[in-house]
Amino acid sequence: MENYRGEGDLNDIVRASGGDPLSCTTGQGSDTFPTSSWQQFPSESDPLNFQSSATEGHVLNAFGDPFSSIRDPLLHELSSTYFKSPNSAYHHNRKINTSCSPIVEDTSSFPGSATIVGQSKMFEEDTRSPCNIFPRIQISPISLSKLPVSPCDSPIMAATGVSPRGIKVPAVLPSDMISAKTTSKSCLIDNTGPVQISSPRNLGIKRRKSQAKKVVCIPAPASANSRSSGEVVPSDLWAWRKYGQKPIKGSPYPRGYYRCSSSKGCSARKQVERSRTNPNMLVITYTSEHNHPWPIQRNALAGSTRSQPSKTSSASKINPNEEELKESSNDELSPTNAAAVSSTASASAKEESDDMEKHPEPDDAEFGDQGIPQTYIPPVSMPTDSQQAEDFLAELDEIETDPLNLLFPQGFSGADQDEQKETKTMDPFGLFDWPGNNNASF
DNA sequence: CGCGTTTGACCGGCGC
DNA sequence: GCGCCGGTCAAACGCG
Repeated sequence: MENYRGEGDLNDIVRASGGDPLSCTTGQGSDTFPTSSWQQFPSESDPLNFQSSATEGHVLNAFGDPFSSIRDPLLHELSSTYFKSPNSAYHHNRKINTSCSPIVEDTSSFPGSATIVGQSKMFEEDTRSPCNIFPRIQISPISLSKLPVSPCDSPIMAATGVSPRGIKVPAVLPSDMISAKTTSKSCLIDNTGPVQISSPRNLGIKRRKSQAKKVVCIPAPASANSRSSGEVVPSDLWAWRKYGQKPIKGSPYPRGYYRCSSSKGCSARKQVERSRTNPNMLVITYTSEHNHPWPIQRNALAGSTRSQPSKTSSASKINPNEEELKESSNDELSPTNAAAVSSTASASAKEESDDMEKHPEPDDAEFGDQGIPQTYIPPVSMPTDSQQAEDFLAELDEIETDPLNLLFPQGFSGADQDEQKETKTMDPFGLFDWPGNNNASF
């Protein structure tokens, strides 16, 4: 286990496969991530090496819901927060800002922001966009069974290994993230076992063993937004309440424990920690599902974490839309930014759950046969022209929709396949009610 | 006053 | 069986 922790720890996720995994890390010593560094998502050989290459083939996805695909609520969270759309009806009062507010200058190019786009396009966008703080987030829903090696090194994702001891499984990183093909893996995680989440001290926790666990790796927000403790926590649509923090052995960075405060009784939790190897990367592990729709208003229960009060203090009086826009312009990504983010951000998420096996994710379909990494990387960039739009839709088609169910058992995912092509279906709450979505602009 | 954060203690699982 | 470690609880405190 120790090995697992030490080497295979989530922190390692960021580790670049070849030696220095995250290249993303690199050059960037700064808080912000240069677009270039995140733009590229991992090529087969080196997922971590964003700087280099990969301009094609892989579809990036915006920072989405870790549990599900792009449509996933989390996605929305991210989308909303990081990728806010001007039109979005969704707004929240959350004062928390992630530090990184990428500033996207070019808003025009992304109509739909959080949508999926061809990767190449994304890169284009990336390069253009100035702010790439949350560059690409990759979500990789992967079934555990498919993940052979732990991606400790993968910058993007991590394995479920998040909980050290509990998880015998595997770290499941998408092979690509892990660079399955890659060689470097200093840390191998045993993924042969069933997924186990460390057992909590109470029953409630035990139930979680069978629950899905997702790990998302995203660039850490700029320190500016960091909390007093120095910890940076990206905001999302859900309200999270911190209930604990613990130093993690082998990591200089503490891990924060958050539970959903958007709704009482919601068992959703997340763990946030910085990557040991790549301080610029934030590893977020989501555990359990939200048992409620995401809040229309972020602080419905007053919950969001408080941070950077001054920034949004004045916003509260602004009408929702304006407020949101304001936030977007300030701390969070505007739709445009969102697009930028999606294009630039690279994050990967992985989900661990029994369900995964039962419901094969698209990754197989999309990548398995192609020899491409199995990591599911939803495409996320905004199409700039009709052709791209078509491609985009085509890709959407391939995206799995079921994951949404994970988050919304109550049911959102229900959109039928045909409709899924419409972004609208993907946005039950109108989060993506952006210009591009409703119109057949793409 | 309500909510969130902080922080130390406690509990349970796992490895040795 | 023991110790280590992660995850959670809960009291104290701060902020708006």
